Amino acid sequence: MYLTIEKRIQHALAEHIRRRYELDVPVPASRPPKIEMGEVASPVCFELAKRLKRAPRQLAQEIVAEIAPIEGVARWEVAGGGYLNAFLDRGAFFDAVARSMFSGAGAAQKSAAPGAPKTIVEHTNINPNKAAHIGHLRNAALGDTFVRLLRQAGEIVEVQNYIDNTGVQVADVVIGLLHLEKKSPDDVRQLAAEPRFDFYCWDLYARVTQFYEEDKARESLRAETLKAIEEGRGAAAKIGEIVSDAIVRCHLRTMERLGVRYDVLPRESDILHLKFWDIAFQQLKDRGAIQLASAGKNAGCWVMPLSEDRDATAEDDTKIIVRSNGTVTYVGKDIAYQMWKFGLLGKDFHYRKFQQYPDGSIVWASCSDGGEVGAPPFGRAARVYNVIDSRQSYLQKVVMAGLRALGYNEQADRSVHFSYEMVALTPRCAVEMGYEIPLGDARKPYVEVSGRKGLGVKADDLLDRLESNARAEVDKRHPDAPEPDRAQIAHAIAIGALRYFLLKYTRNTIIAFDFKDALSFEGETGPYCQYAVVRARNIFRKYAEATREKHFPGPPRTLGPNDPAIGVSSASAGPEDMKRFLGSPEGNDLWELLLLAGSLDWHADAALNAQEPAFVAKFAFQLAQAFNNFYHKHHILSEEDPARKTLLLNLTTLIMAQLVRALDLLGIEAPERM
RNA sequence: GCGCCUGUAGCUCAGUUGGAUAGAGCGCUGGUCUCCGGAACCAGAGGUCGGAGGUUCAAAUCCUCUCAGGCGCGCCA
Repeated sequence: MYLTIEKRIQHALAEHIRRRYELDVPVPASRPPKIEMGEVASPVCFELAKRLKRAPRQLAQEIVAEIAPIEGVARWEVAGGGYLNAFLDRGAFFDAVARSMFSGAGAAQKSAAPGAPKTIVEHTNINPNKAAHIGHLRNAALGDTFVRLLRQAGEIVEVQNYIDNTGVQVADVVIGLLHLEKKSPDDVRQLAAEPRFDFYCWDLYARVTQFYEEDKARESLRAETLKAIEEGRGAAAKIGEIVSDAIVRCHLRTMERLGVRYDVLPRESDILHLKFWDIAFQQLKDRGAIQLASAGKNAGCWVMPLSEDRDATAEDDTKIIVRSNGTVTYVGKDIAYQMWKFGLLGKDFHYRKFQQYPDGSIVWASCSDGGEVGAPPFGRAARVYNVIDSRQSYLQKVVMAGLRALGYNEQADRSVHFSYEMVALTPRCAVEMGYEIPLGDARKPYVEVSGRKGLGVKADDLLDRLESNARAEVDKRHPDAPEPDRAQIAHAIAIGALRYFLLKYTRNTIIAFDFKDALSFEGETGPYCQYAVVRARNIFRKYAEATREKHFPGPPRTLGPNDPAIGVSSASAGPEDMKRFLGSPEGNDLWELLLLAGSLDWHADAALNAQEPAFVAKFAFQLAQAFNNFYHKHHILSEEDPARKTLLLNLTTLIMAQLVRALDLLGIEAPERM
């Protein structure tokens, strides 16, 4: 709601200035430092003063005197050297927020018109050769939250999880199974059916790394195996398929634990078999985007020049796309994949149902032939976000440069590398995990996770620990609650703690992981935010018990007869009461709380623009904190003045609803009790 | 060597397009509770925003230089 009003004010000011002074200036808006100074401010007069060569304060006074009334704005003030400060109509704001609660949550308004532009978000992308670790969790949490933000804003979103099932990482585990464990494809099939097959592979993968280190000659095995897998030949290919398929199912299960889902799993093997690359290669050659290097160190390779000036045949500024032995590099495949996402390949995968979620929705996987009917039209996006850690920004740049070289500038402009920093371990945590830290690294602030070495905190292990810790607390507080309820609550708390922890840092902050912080349920954490909601619910539960009414009474007068009576009522808090309780200065505290609750749209918008889910996390915490303070200061149920009591209850309802909505954007559920 | 990122309180981090007195959590010290459940609330101490110049009415934010740390730069992915 705050966003709506802020925009309205900016628009009105811009309009007024254009008409009155015949000037087109951008109108910035901000929050005054104190609530006594109003709710929306604009320093526009400073800019105006420069252009008109007049005193800013004088201009501000002139504007305040002349501007037409704006809906929702009660009055103006001039402050400081020439700030325009708007004071909102507090009662009207309350009603507006309340009304927005019932208007379909402001979501999915843009109906899925045929041909409406679609946004693809690609995230998770874990190599299917081992268990997921905390770094992967950050990727998924960021991607999933961003998807929620987009959908809330009415975008049509397709979630892709790319499966690199023919890469070296899978090959390594295949080598482990074949040469270290001496397993046949049938043995592997049995193994893969075990519940924690991904954990088994985690250890095996680390052993294979050692296996190479003991004798470098063994690395030739890797090249052979990789080739066999790519071409789909022999036991290696068979095992590779069993492994990657089983591990992907493990990953989906892990991600489902934290509420992360996908629409489609494009698999690298299908990109190869369907010869996506051939088409991309042809286009790249036709348009001169890549050249065959005839001499120099890259002789025999197809390379893409990256510098602007073409004459610079500087080898340093080119990227090899096709090796001299004719095989495609990773970037090459990625260009083809990115082209497919935009529907630029003129070719599509076949699709089969890979798995069904409990609610009936389906994850599809690509396949090379046949396929099943009923698959939605995947790909052909208008905009693409790739959630990939920042270490790969160079490669992402190459992919975008590839699109441009092909003449797809528009698509390149609409390709976003949604980058984020890695999750590392604090040295203490690494030691705790049983790893020896090289002397030189002891004083470093963090130690990088390495799947290759088996160094990392596995996602399911962390989730298990979170759940058992939460469970212990729940058992303490609700010894009499039925077992399934307690399990459900503990799960919600665990996920709340984990997702909040992963989302509260901005994207380019390296998270130095430590169990102490990640397992905390106090302070700036998910459970703190959830607890605020539970407190609000308790008030209504108690209230219902006392009044023996199921809900807080009555549909509110201002909301129309059809609104669900979940709480808001202005039945006994009319405009005069609003003024009395929310008015300045006595009502400033309550008003500030209401204002904050009504600012979710503003923060969600900022989060979307900056592609920064952390903004929503910060907002949720702020609101929870403000509510806890309010809860402590006002004892609602024992309030004597019935009108005031109604207002406090209404306020509580609004805050609760907004907080639940904010948490939902973060993928965090607010339990009934905890 | 080149490119990108980071440097804000003891620690971990916020600070959207430059805006009014730089914030939070943790930790520390001291308080609050005959309760709508302490996963809580309040108060206090604690900051030359790495450093130096510059642009501007206005700089933690923009520019230049500089110091420190990280990441990337492969016929790996």
